[in-house]
Amino acid sequence: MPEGHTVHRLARLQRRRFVGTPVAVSSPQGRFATDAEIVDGRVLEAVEAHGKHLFQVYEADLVVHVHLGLWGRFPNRRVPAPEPRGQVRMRIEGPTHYADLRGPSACALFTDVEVKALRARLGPDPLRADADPEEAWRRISRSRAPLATLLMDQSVIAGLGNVFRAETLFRCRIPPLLPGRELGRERFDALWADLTDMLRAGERQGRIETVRGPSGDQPDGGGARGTDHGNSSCAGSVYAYRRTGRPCLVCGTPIARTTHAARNLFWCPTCQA
DNA sequence: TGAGTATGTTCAG
DNA sequence: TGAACCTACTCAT
Repeated sequence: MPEGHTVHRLARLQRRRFVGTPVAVSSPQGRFATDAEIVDGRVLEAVEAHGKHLFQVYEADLVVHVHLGLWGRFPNRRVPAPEPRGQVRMRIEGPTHYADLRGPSACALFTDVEVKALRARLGPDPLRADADPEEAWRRISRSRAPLATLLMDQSVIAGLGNVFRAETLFRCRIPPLLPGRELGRERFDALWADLTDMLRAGERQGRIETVRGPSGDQPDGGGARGTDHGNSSCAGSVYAYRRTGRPCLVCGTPIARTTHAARNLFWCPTCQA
């Protein structure tokens, strides 16, 4: 689940539900206990997302940094909060809602300097108003690395993961192994626009739907829908992601899969020739 | 009940 | 490049 759109959606929800009031922060599991004590009872001032990173700002030098990694979950629910069950790294509780953080790859208290250092390593995030696509273009247009590698590199574009990589390369008809320097400005602009659209839709809907219907942007519910590939909760209707061997929704060619830099890569050999 | 799998990142070699 | 981190879910037995 957690690509950039998930984290931005989370930030928006937490802004609405926790910002501006004192919150109770604890670590039922214990691994965040010392830091939780420091922010417990303080007023949460802001919640920000950059790529897949979430920042809960209490003061300039009191920022809780969360990265969900592959398995992390941070569901927001209405109070009253029940007794924590299982491994809850952090619980945050406000007047109307609480949220239990489970399985994150990172959850730690950061200073302002640490936040800045981390963000300096991240490329522009299409979901942020301050994103500058020129930064991504500079990196891509000078690189010999394939687009499949560049799009997963958080210092090139922040917030993309494997699903969005597969889908944007398909929708833009780009061969995954095309070197960045051979992409060209026009195709880069189309790619950036497509990514922005998909991420925004994903943030709005809370899931990834990328198949365009015949009359616009509505998913058509075609061959990609269903539970037979077991990932309906993460990608509703998609063109390529985890559709290995199934016919391309556009041309019928079986979707191909390979392992690229230790990650699954999916594409249509005809549409993305 | 146990094996297999996954949308991510970091570090050692 | 591979291992480690660490969680929830699906599927086969």
